[in-house]
Amino acid sequence: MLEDMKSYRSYAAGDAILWRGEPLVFVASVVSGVASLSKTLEDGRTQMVGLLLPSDFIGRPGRTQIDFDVTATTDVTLCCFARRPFEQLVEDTPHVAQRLMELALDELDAARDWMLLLGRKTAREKIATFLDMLARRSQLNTAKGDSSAIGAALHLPMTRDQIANYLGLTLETVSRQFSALKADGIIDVSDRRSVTVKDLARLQDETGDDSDGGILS
Amino acid sequence: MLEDMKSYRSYAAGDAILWRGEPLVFVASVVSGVASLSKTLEDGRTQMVGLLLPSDFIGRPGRTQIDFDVTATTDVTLCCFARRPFEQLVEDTPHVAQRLMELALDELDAARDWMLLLGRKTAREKIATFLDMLARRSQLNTAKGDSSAIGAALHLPMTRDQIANYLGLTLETVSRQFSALKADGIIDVSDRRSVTVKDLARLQDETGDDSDGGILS
DNA sequence: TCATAGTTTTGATCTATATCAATGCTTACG
DNA sequence: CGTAAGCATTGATATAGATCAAAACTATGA
Repeated sequence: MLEDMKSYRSYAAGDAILWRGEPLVFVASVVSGVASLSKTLEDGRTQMVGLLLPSDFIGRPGRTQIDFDVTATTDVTLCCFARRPFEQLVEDTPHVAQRLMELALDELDAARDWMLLLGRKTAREKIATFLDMLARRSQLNTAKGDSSAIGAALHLPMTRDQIANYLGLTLETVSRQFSALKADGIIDVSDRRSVTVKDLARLQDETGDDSDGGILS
Repeated sequence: MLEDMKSYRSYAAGDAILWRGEPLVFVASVVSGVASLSKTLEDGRTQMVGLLLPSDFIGRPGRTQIDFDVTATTDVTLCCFARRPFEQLVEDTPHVAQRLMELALDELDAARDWMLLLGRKTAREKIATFLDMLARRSQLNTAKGDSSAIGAALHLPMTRDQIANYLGLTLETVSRQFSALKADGIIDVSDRRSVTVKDLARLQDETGDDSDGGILS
C-alpha cells in the first residue's frame, strides 16, 4: 500500500526544497504554503518558471532529476512518497498514469501562457495578469461560482522581489506598477501582503489577453 | 490497425495548420519541414511558444482543443491519425502512453528553458542560445558524436521576423545581433538563410547559461 | 534585363524599464 | 518604548531594445 510510504516534510520560507540536478528520491504534493520552481543564469539572474500551490504535484514519472531549483516561497508542508513505490503504482494503475499526463499538460499550458507574458507583455500587463490569476485561483478555492472576488482582499504569497522574479521584472518596477494601478482606482494596496481588486473588469482589460477565452469558434 | 488510419497532409510555408480553439480531429507527427506554435495578444503582438521539427508530435491525449495556433513555418508534411482510434491505441498500450508522457515532459522542460530566455536574457544571449540550439539539433541529425558543427553551415528554418517572434524581440534587433556576432568573428552570415558557426565555444559563452549542464553534483 | 515585391540591413531617435540611490514603513526583539 | 533589520516606495538617471525611416540586397517573372 502506498499509504504506508506517506510522510510529511516542512520547510520554512526561503528554504531550498530541491536543488537542480539533485537525485529525486521522492515525489510530493503541496499540502500548505507556496513553493516555486526557478532557473538561474551564470551571473545570478533568476527566473521563476513555475509556482506550486496547495494540491500541486512535484515529481516526474520516469525521471530521476530535475533541472530547476524548488524553493519554499512561504512556509511549506509537503506530503511525500518514495519515488520507487510511487512509480510502481503508476505502472500498475492506468488511471493514475492518465491523471499525471493531465497534470503535465496543464503545466505545459500554463508555461506557454507564461511565455507569452514574458516575451510580449508590458510591465503593467504582467502585473494585471498576475493579479487576475491570483483572483481566479482564490475564487476557485472559496465558493465555487461566487463572483465576489471584487472587494475581497487577495493574499499575495510572495514579496515584491519574488513577484519580480516571477514576471521577469525588477522589484522597483513591480512596486511602481502596483502604485499606478492603485492611482487609477483599479486596485487597493493596503497591507504589503494583500491587494483588493476594486474593478475586476478593468483589471482584466489591462492584461492584454484576447478576451474570448477560446469560447468562440 | 492504426496503419489504416494514417494519412499525409501538406501545407505551404505560412499556412495555418490549426487555429486556437478549433476542435482537434487528428493527431500528427511532423514528417518534413518546420511548424510553430504561437499565441497572440488582443492587439496582435505574437509570441511563438514552441517549434515543431521533424519527428515532433502534435496532439494531446485526452484533449479536444488547443489554445494556440499551429502554423507552417516552412513547407510542411504531416503524418496524421484520426484522434479517436489513436486514443484507443493509447489506452490499450501502456508503452505508448508512457512515451507520450515523456514527450510532454520534454516539451515542458523546453518551455521552462524558454521562459528563462524570454524573461532574463539579453538580445545577444537570446540569439546565441537560438544558434546553439540549432547547432545541437543539426548535430544530432547528422553524424552522432561528430563535433564538426563548427564550419558547417546551419540552415535557418525561418525569416528574421519569425526568429524575432520566437525570441521575444523585433526583427531589427535580430538583424543587428547577427551583424554584431559576425563582426566579433563568432559566426558568418553569408546567405540570409544560413549561418556558419566559426567559434562554437565562444558562441556558447554568449548564451548566459550556467555551463555545468547538471553534470555536477 | 528590368521592374517589382519581399526581405534584410543600417541609421536616427524614442521610451519603457533597469539601475542607482535615498527615504519610509513594518515587525520583532532588546 | 526604541532601535535594528527587512521590505517597500519613490526619485533621478542611464540604457537596451523598440520604433520609425530609408537604403541595399535577392528573387521572381514579364
